[in-house]
Amino acid sequence: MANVTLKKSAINKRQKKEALMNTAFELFTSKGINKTSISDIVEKAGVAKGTFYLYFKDKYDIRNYLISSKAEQLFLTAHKALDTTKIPEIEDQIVFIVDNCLNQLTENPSLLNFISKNLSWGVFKKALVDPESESDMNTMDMDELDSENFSFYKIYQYLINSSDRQFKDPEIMLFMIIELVSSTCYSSILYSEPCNIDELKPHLFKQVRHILEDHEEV
Amino acid sequence: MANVTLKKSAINKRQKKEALMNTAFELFTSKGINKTSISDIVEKAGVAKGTFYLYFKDKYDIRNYLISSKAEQLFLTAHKALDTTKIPEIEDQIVFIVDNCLNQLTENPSLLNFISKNLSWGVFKKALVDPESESDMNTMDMDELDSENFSFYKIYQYLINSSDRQFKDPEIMLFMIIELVSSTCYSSILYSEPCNIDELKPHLFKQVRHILEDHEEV
Amino acid sequence: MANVTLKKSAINKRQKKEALMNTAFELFTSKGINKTSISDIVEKAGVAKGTFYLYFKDKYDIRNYLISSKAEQLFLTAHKALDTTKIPEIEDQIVFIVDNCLNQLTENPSLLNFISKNLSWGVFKKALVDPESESDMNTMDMDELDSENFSFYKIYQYLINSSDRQFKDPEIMLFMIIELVSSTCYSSILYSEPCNIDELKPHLFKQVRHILEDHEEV
Amino acid sequence: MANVTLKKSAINKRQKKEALMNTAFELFTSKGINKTSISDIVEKAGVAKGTFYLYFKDKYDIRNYLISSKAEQLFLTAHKALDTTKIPEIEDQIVFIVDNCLNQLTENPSLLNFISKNLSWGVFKKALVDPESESDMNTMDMDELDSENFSFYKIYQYLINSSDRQFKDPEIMLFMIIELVSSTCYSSILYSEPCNIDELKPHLFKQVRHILEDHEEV
DNA sequence: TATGAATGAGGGTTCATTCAT
DNA sequence: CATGAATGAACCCTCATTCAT
Repeated sequence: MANVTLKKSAINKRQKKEALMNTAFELFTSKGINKTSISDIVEKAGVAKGTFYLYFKDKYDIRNYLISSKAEQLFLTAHKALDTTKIPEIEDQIVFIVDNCLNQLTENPSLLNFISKNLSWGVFKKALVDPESESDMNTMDMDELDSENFSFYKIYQYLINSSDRQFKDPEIMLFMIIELVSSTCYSSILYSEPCNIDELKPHLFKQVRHILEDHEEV
Repeated sequence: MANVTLKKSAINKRQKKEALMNTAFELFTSKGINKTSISDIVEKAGVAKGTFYLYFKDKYDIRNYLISSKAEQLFLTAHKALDTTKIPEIEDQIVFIVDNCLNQLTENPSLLNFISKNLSWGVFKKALVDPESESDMNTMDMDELDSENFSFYKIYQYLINSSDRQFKDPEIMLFMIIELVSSTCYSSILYSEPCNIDELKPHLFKQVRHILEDHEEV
Repeated sequence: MANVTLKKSAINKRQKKEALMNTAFELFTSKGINKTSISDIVEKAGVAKGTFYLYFKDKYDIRNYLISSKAEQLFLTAHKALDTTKIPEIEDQIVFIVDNCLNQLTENPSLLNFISKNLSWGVFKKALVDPESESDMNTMDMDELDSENFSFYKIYQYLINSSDRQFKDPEIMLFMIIELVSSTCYSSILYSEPCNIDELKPHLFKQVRHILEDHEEV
Repeated sequence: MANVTLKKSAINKRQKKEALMNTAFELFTSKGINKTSISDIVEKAGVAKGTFYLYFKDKYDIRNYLISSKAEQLFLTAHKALDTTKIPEIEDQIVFIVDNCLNQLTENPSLLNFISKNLSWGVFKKALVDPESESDMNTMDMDELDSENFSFYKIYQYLINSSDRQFKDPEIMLFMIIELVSSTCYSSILYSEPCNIDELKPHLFKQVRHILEDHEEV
């Protein structure tokens, strides 16, 4: 009894929030968001039901925190890997990042499944123009996401600027790359349809290079 | 006489089913699937609750019927329009179809919103390999869809074969086109992000041609 | 089509009623009465829903027909077997009938399961005093049953009268035998609890003889 | 302090659960289990529907709790009454308990009606071998019942062991007594069929003594 | 007689949210 | 901050029964 009390009080605020997010991620990826209830989350996380509402507005609120944080992590990991290389050309850098992200997602299909329908232009755009806004996300169809510190677009801008080449409509360029890659990798990685990811990669990389090429200012 | 009676009740049944589908489509596009209950559908359609279950297994069953039928309609309309032209080259034919579909979706954003997250490779593949299978769709995360008579893939094959040119991996080729177009058009048409659809089209068409080009057997 | 019509019209009234009863028995014994719906019965019997109501008032009506008919059959079979023997003494006759019934039920556990909770004094009494009455049976707790031609009590009376011995309170005597045997055989035959039926029989037969003994007028 | 709070809410919980059980018992005995809905129970008990599910899995769960608790109470009352007497012989003790139970049931016909079809060997056996097991009772045909603290079998063993006489197969012996008494008393007490309980008792007691006699090891 | 599409009341169950402790 | 018992609206789905054909 005293033991339980001690244990609980030892878990501080931050820890509780993280416990909830970790548990929610586990459940969202294993059962799907729709079939995961707040009761499921709090029970598995070992906190009381009321506690959930101290940190999150509802189920979609916690989902948004998760997507931002997972997507950010994905890109930052890829960018860190890029930093350890000395790849000079922008095309090769982008392809490297794409490849790295695909590898991460191949290793972690539940993450892919989770972010696949959300990691789209909405994420980037939102992070770019309005990183602090809060919206009512109480639906499944929303694709606008909060992202506390999402900084990938800055990384992208930095890459473009660091290059000694010029691109027009860099935003559209990024948009097309993101959409092409994220939508094709889903069925390829998860279901090997219409082919597995290793077969798909050459096609994908070729198209990525085409996109860059078509946007280059000569 | 008996024949007439049979016909009459069969027509009635068809009408009920269509009334339900029309109502469901309206509600799905206006409120979203998750926020639409079966009660909502039957109430608006003016039939009893039990009647719904005479025609559909559940909410996701009616959704699947809708997606199949709407997507089929979309492509058939585009193909019919193509037939009225005399476009000889396969690249131009494909671009024409893409353009026509984009125009239809621009005219009908609620349709776009409805099928955008479902009109993906799952639809085609399903129709292609297993048009009769029945799957348990009782979740939101499913992306495999029944499609009774879905025949777009056949049209596509016909176009490829009619051409005097050779393409390798035509399935992957189609896959990339479909995914690129469908994922980019969503935010472009609905939110003009990162640019409106008219701005996007040149980029899109150029990429579509690149994809064909890269698959051509010379 | 004409074929179907022919087939259906060829099944006459009696046949439909029997098809319904046979199907209902199958379903009642396999799924239980509560979990069997009228839809289940008519579907499996191959008749239309409305047809059910031409022959039976509701689910409990058909159940009662079944119990009467099955129980009657059980006892008549036992009595027929007795007739082929030349057992002279009433105790041995009764024990023979009990044994024969137990054997039938052991061979046919689903029948046992079906009648076990209904084959009690209610059945006999009802048949004895009021074989034609019709009661609202729309509950599970009812144990009063219609029995069109149920004649076991007459057989019993005949056996008692044919004997050259005298018994007082023959009705109570029969009552105790029936209740003892039917209630013990249920768990013994179906679950071998607290022992299997072969182990139980000696105990049972001894008690049956005791009951007769205690009622004999000396 | 915390202790007091805990106790208070625990008491509250116990009260809610008991309110539900009392209400359910009233409704089960007056309308029958099949015709009693959970809505009926919660409405009459004055709690919200969801509250029911905090304490019970479904209707059959609460039924099982009730049968266990009512049957336990019945036997414990009978045994307590026995303790106040100085009856030395085991036959007389058993007959006393049977008589006492019959008297309680005569006083309380709704209790009889409720437990009559369930107070069978299943109850005792279950309590005997596996008092903690949990089974899916979601059917009407179940006759295996949970019984948290059901201790009658222990009382019975104690009585047998305290006696200076020896009995073989005591389990079968008890089984036959229980089944004979419980199945006959139902129609006798509730419907005076084929005779009232006072007329039946001498017959019953005589048979009970016969059963003991036949199992005695001399 | 026989049909079977249509009904709609009513059942069981879930679960986000609140609030007294 | 944290709890978790209680809520009750809202959901899905079943199914006995009817009735126009």
